[in-house]
Amino acid sequence: MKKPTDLTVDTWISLIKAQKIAFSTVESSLKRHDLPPLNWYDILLELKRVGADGLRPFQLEKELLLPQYGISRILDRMEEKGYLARKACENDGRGHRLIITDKGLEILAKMWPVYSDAIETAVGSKLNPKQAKVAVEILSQLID
Amino acid sequence: MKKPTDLTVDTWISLIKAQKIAFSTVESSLKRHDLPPLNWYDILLELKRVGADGLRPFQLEKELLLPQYGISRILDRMEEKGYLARKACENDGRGHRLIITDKGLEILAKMWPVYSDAIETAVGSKLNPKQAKVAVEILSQLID
DNA sequence: TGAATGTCAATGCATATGCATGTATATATT
DNA sequence: AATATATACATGCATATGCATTGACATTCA
Repeated sequence: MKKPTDLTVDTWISLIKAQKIAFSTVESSLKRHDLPPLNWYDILLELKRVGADGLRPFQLEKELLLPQYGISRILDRMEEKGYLARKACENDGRGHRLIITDKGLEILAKMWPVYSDAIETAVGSKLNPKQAKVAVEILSQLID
Repeated sequence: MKKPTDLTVDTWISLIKAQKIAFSTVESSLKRHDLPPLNWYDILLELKRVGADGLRPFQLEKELLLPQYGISRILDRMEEKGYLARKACENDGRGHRLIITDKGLEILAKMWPVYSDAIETAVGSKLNPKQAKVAVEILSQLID
């Protein structure tokens, strides 16, 4: 197998490090404000987007790149907090539809200002628009 | 506080996603080969670099961006596996020096081929050198 | 010197995660 | 239809992590 160049290794290292720093900036800001973690935000946002129809857990799994059992347990906690409801699925007895509640919409709205400030701090303030554009292009290439 | 632009948010999202995918590619490859996780590699590599003098846990903490208690417990496991030794520190009774063992050097050597292949798969094969260079530049800016 | 404060590292307890498996339902095969 | 296989989701158990605190030593400063 082809060995990575030093440049490739440097890219890998800076990717990991940059993400770690940015992520912990954002996550810890949420925590400081007594708000739920990022995953919860992502889930709630997806659920808000699709509205009353809701989504099935396995759809979230694909969207959010989380393991099945991870989703299952996050949903437990979110349901317990009243941020979403699991309703039986009519056409598939195995599944549920996940519906965001009013309380879920509320917390989503509360999270965004904190979340967005942190994104600006961790990313926006450190790159000019041209760099950001290039970053999106390059990082997207790592995604597919 | 300044709100992030859509471009900034896109950058944030692709950063998180790209890292998640690359990281899990690498980490799961190590796991498949019954090798220790990435953190262990980083620690062992640092220890190898400094040689017989060893390093103190708090130095690793800064280097690797891990919490103090995280380090402490990783070191427990690594010591248990015989990959490193904690020796009392002569000039500071609170601390230890961490010394890599032969077994540690061995596992490090075993890990690299798997690790490097995975880096090549996750990063090297997806970017041309010019892009990699730009990526390092931009990501580095997120680090300081 | 010795009392107060700071630093290094470990740990008890609560919570989260990974892995393997279980339960229920759906789909495919004969 | 009966059986085998696949999919959706949950969960028991072991392990890992986060947080707060402790214990041991170092440093500062009155």
